[in-house]
Amino acid sequence: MTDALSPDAADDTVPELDRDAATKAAVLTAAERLFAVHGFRAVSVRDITAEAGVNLASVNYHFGSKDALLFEIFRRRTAELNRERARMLHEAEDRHAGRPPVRAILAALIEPPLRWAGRGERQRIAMQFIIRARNEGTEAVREVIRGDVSHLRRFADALIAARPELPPEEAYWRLHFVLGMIHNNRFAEFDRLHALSDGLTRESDVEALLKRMVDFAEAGFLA
Amino acid sequence: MTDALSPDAADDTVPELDRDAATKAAVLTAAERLFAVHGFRAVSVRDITAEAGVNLASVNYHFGSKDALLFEIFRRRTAELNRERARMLHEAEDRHAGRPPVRAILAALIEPPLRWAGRGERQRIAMQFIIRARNEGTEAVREVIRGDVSHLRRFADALIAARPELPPEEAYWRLHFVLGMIHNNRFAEFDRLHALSDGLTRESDVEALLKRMVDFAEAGFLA
DNA sequence: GTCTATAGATGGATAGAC
DNA sequence: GTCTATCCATCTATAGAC
Repeated sequence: MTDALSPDAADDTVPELDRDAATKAAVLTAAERLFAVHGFRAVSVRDITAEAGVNLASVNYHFGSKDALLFEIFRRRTAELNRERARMLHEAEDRHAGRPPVRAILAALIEPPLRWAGRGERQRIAMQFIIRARNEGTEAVREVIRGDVSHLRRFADALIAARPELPPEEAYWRLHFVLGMIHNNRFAEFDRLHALSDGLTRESDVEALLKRMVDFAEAGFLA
Repeated sequence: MTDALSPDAADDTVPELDRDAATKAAVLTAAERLFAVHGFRAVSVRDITAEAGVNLASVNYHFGSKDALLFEIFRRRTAELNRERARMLHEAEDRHAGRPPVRAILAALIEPPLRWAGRGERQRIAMQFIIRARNEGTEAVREVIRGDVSHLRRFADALIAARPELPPEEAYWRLHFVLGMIHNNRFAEFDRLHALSDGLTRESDVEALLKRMVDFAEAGFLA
């Protein structure tokens, strides 16, 4: 990418670091996009380095392995997404004296991934990457998903507090249903729905979709 | 598997055919189980033939390729599943003079896959296979999913007829949400929910889960 | 740190004897 | 139809020169 830098870069460490970081970033961007579009196993390290315009060996040099690269991207993105969700939940708690209504809790869970899917190219890719990694990822990714229940815990607790008369077991199941709704928002599923509805559904209208999802989930939760 | 058959099988075609069919069946069974548990790309033809106790070449001989084998299993299982769903919908229509209520339509959609997941080992495997193939399958599988909207059409039409005052667009989206709930019923997700709820949720109780899902979906639909 | 060349392993598919 | 042996493509990972 940035081959010609300075006439004499040997004694200059700052461009070295810049270049290092630039290579890493290029690999991350290319890998995320390719994984998101084609899936993890269908993409080779060669595909990634070719698209990034860097050397074949850089993936192993910077990340250790292809698996570790996937893991690193997944870790970053999910952390980012869950931070947004946690912030929204926190804000809702502030607004409602620590006891937000079901609708606000569900919105905190649903809104970030949905906005990502509808925002700029970068975040749409990021969201599709997360969904694909969840479905097709390595055993390490699956292990993280299985184990990382801590960020869901707050949502579960909030939901249970918002519906104290509902058996907790029921709240957990309904949370599971809502997560299913969220994770089903994939390109292929949208295409299918588009075909089924004869073009009536438009997933690009994020605001409308968001309202629909929250309405549906809230009704299910208040049943 | 069945090596020693008859002392002289050369002039006997029936055992030949039996053996042929037995080999095919053994490959189908082994492939379905391995794909369901480990995913399509993680399983090699060698793994399949080893588990089936047949020769390495039989996959290509009987099915043409590994991709074609996956496709064949997927085709059979989805046809089987969708037949059950269509039958339930049909029965509901008979019971309600052609206009079944939302709940009966949703039950026809949800009950077959859920009962499979909770019934015998064979059907549990079959259901996990379908879900995995949907997520990780080949392009051919994805193409089928994308194109095969015919069996969903009846459900969409029935739902629209059951809620004539609801804009069809809305009905399509809600159908999409329900499908998301259904396809999220994977081993890994159950495990996660189990951990989150501290063992409170038990997916083995199919009847209870079925009621919960239909309750949730119905409430969302009637909102 | 980059890059080329290559090791080392695996997998899908097939030819050819039986 | 079965089965062994093997071809050939592909991939990850790394050694070693620069």
